[in-house]
Amino acid sequence: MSAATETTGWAEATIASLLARGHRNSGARRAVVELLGRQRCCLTAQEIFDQLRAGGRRVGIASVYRVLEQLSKDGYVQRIDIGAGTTRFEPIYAGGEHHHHHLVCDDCGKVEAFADDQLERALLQVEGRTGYSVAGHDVVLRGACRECAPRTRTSS
Amino acid sequence: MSAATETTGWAEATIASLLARGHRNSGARRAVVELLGRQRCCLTAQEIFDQLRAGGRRVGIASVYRVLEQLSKDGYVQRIDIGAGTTRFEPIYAGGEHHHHHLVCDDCGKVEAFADDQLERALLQVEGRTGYSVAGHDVVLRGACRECAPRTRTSS
DNA sequence: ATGCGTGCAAATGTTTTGCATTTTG
DNA sequence: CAAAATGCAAAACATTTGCACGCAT
Repeated sequence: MSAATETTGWAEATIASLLARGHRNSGARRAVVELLGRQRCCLTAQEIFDQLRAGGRRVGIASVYRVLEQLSKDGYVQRIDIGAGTTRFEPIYAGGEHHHHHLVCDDCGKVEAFADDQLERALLQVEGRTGYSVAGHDVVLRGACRECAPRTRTSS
Repeated sequence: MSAATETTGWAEATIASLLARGHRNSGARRAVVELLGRQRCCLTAQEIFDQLRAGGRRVGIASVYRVLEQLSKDGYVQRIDIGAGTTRFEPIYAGGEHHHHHLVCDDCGKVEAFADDQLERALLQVEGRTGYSVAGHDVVLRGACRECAPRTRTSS
């Protein structure tokens, strides 16, 4: 409720919410949540799995998917479909803090985050006109990044 | 070249462009292009495959993917990642005609199109600020549609 | 006839499911 | 101790690739 939605705060708040909902506080889930809370941008399930393993934690990739599915369904993480065949995940901060969208380089595959208030306002307005009860939105800009742009080939 | 970018026109123009590029005018590709040209909104590769088969055409799903890959690479169709694990495809009309984005019902899975000029303007502005050479963008609004919204359950 | 484009089948990669076992409350 | 979570392996999907053959040019 406070304005103190720190990078670390998300993981703690999420674990607390899960406990409050009657879930147990055990290994894999906590590990995934804490890892996500430490990240700056979106990760794939495989990346999460690899990092946990690299950190010595013995988890199954199925658990990673199960935790992500649950967190996503309950609104703690957002699924991001950059379009490379794998879904990415990132924390959703309370109060819309750190809300952002993504910029993908078609050439080198790099993913960056960006935020823009005017874009958010435009989205909010459209959302009101749709007739849907809009729960969230996703914006992906695709193109060539600063390094790749100069030598982008147009065809083939 | 004319302003006559009709629903039918896209398929014809696309086939013509392909011929001009030295490609052959043969079975599967033509079938996929014509089917896409007849559709109102985005389709999955599987849906395209099924519809072609249902229409008596003997195509392989690999060809469908190959054609879609080529059309997408050459800028004739757009890949859409709604986020359900499968990519969708739809025609890109010349001159940005019929440019739109998508509205997805989390409950029943329905996908609708919407367009909004102000949103496009906001996107254009952000795109200029990114430092990327932005080639395209994707916006997906997720929520509950008119039929599903009234009985949406908040949790589990 | 030449070779691009195709269909089929097998390979690849991602995500999900079944089940026995461990862990938490 | 009972129920929830987990890890592993297998299954289910989505997409890509290898290859021999057929069809436009």
